[in-house]
Amino acid sequence: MNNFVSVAENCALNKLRQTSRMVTKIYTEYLQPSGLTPTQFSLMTALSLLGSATMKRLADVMMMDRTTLTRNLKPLERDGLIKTFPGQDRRLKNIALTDNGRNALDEAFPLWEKAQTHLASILGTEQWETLHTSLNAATKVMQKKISVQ
Amino acid sequence: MNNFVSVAENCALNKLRQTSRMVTKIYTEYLQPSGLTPTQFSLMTALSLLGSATMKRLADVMMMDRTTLTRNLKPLERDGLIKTFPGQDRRLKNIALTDNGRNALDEAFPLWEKAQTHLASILGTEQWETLHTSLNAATKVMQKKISVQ
DNA sequence: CTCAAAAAAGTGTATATACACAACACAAAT
DNA sequence: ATTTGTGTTGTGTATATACACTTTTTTGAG
Repeated sequence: MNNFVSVAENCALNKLRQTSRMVTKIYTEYLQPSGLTPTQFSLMTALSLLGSATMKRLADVMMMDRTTLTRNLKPLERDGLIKTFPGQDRRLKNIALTDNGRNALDEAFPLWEKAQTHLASILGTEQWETLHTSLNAATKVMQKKISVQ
Repeated sequence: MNNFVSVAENCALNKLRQTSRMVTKIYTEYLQPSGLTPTQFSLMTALSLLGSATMKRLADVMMMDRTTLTRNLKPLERDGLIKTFPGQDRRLKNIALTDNGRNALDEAFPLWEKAQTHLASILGTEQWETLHTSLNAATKVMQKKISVQ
C-alpha cells in the first residue's frame, strides 16, 4: 500500500521546506558581501522600521518564536549591529539598531534587491506574484488561527 | 528613506520562512503522538518509497543538503527506525527503514493526513491548491537552475 | 499591604540547516 | 603500478528553530 507517494508530492510542509531551502541559497549568496544572513537582514529591517522594539514585539512582528529571537539576536549584538536597553518596566528588553547596524543594513539593501530580482526572473512574473499572494494569504489566515504564544 | 518597508512585505524568503514556521507548528503538533518530527516523517516516507537509497540519492530526492541529511538521520538511526549498510562501492552508504521504522511510519501516516486536512481547512480549498501549485512550480524551476551541489 | 497570578525574558536541550574542510574509495591515464 | 582526478561521505563550526522550565518583575484581588 503506497499511501506514501502522496506524502512526497502533497505534503505542504515538505514543499515549503524544500522551497525555503532553495530560496535560502539564493538570498544567502547575494547577501554574502554584507556579512548578514537572510534572517539577520530581515530582523534588522524590522528594527529599522520599528525604531526600537521589545523582544515580544519584535517576535510578534517577525512571527518568530520568542526564544528563537533571543538566539538569533546574539550574533547581531556580538557584532555591534544592534544594542539593547531596559525599559521603564524592567521586565522589558528594548532592541535597536546601532549606527554600524544602520550602515550595514544600507549596504545590504541593494544586495537583497538583486536577490529578489534574481528569484523573480527565475520564477517568472506570474509565478512570482502567485507565490507572494499565496504566502501572504497563508500567513494572514494562520496568524489568526495559531497562537504565536 | 524607508525602502525597508518593502522588505517586510515583499521579501520572498522572509514570507517563506514565516509560513514555514507556522505550518511547522501544525504538523509537529499532529505528529506528536508518533514521536516523529515532520522532517523525520518526510525522510522516512522517502525511504519507504525508495526501498533503500544512498546518502546522495536521498539528499537529491529530498532536495536537502548532503551534510544536513547526515545530521537528520542521526536520531532515526539512534532510535532504530532506520539502518545503514555499505554498498559494493565502498564509498556508498545505503539507508533503509527497519521494521520498527515501517511500523512507526504506518502509525504516523493518519496523523499526517489529519495535519494536511487541518491546514487545508484553515486555508480553504482554493488557497490550499494555489499554495501547492506555486510551491511545486517554484521547486521545479529552481531545481534546474540551482545546483544542489 | 500582601500574595498569588500573569507577563516578559533567558537557559537547557534537541532538531534543522549548510559551508569549509578532510578522509577515503574508485576510475582513468600513462 | 603509480598518479591524478573524481565521487561519496563525515566532521567542525555556526546559524535557525522551538519546547520545557526557570527567573524576575509587575499587576491585581482580597
